[in-house]
Amino acid sequence: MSALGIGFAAMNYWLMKSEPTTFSVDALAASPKQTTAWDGVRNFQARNMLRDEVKKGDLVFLYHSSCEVPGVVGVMEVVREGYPDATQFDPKDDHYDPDSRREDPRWYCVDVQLKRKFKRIITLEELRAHRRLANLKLLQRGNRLSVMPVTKTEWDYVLSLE
DNA sequence: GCCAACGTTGGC
DNA sequence: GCCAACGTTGGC
Repeated sequence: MSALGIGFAAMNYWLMKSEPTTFSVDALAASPKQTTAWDGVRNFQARNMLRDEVKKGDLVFLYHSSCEVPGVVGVMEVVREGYPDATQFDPKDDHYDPDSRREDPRWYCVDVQLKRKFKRIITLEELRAHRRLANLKLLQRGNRLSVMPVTKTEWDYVLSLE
């Protein structure tokens, strides 16, 4: 709370993974308002973050996974907080979940908008080479979450690599 | 395509 | 509640 009594919530930072063959930074750049629903997440831990912790105004690294050069490719901003992921109710969608009820949705998504595409990919290989990033969740052994928190220190350091 | 790591499922 | 089997992720 500031001296003027204006509420102030600390911004949080995140990293979200996408396979570029499914959805890439260029696809996001070409989307209306450069905005998309970050849907299709089907992991409970990641779901909890999307539903409860990811807030409007938070900044997000977009990470390309399962591709020739995995790495961070740009920055997105959360423009809408957690709401039920519509794909869970669509039988034709790959992410359809017949066990989810509309009155008690199992899966959530947020909306993100592209802020900036990096001039170059900050590669996974490069991230691994920096000791200052040793605690980055992305680099932890066995971590497969598609949504994960990034500390402000890590955020600033990764940005400085561009 | 391989495989390590981890999450989920389901029989008991 | 245990735990084996199975499925998925994702780097290599």
